Amino acid sequence: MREFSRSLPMSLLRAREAVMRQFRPSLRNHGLTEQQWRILRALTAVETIEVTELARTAFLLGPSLSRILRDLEARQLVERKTAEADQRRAVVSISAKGLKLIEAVAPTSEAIYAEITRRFGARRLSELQDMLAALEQGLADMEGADRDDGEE
Amino acid sequence: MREFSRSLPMSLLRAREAVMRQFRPSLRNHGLTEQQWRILRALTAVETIEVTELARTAFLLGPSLSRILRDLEARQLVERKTAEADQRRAVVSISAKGLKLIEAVAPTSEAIYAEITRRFGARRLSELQDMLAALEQGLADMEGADRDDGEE
DNA sequence: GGAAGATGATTAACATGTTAAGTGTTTTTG
DNA sequence: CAAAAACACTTAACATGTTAATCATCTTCC
Repeated sequence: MREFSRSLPMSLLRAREAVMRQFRPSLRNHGLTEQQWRILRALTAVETIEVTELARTAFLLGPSLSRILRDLEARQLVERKTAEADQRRAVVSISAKGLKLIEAVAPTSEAIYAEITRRFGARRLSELQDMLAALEQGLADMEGADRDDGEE
Repeated sequence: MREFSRSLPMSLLRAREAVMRQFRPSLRNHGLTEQQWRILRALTAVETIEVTELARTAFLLGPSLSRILRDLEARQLVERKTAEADQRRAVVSISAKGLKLIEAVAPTSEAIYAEITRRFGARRLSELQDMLAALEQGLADMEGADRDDGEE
């Protein structure tokens, strides 16, 4: 079998961890987790957004997002209200306090990202991202066959 | 600020999720999580291994590994005993039952990996892994500066 | 228009990620 | 050699990942 530590999932996991390790201390200094930061960042790009769409954008599962939104709302970093047309849906937006927090974290975050880009090379980084997108795209329709025993 | 969904961390996260989504159903059919599988796989490459070294190999934090080893030991998939020379250390090995489980999962796992390789291209996959390793390597010594306010 | 089904969101339950604290053991060092 | 420091591992506490179940609302369809 393939040398385990050289498998694609492990390579991706280690690379991502190497990157995130750079950002976590700064986020932590501002009382934010990586996922909370993703949500706030996603909210800055829109006026309002529905929860389901936010989950897709921030790449979080529904249950995780539910919990985090509850906390962010309690900390008054985001605002939430139910849609008028459809009482099932909730629309979320970032608050003034949330925006201020973003502005406080952004400079450090940008500096770290710039340093990563400098070390790896902007062109190479772009190539890497293209390959990652192609990989994701290539597997998009591969779900179907749950190829295994013990299946109903 | 950079379009959030195109950031490197998000690209890595999405790519990894696209890959792991292929494997999870099969592992699940055998009652294994991704992390448990990593540990068993790492154990097949050695006779015995100390816990700290296993954490490094399987890329898990100590506390996670502690919990998982407790469960795997209870399920008799691994064996553990304290080292004679140093009572602090524990050495872990995979059991016969664990090996049998590996053998049951491996064919499906290999088939999935082969399909991913086929779709993306073996050469391209190799290039991607090289880039990921270079990225990881390039950031290895970048920790130092916790560049941010609110720091002691 | 009302029951059945679909949909958006939350809750539940369990596993892992993450940091800090705790517990023995071993090594260092004065 | 005994106290202090270092070390290997575990436990604790809280946040998120993951799947299943639940709840309320909305849509379909007879």
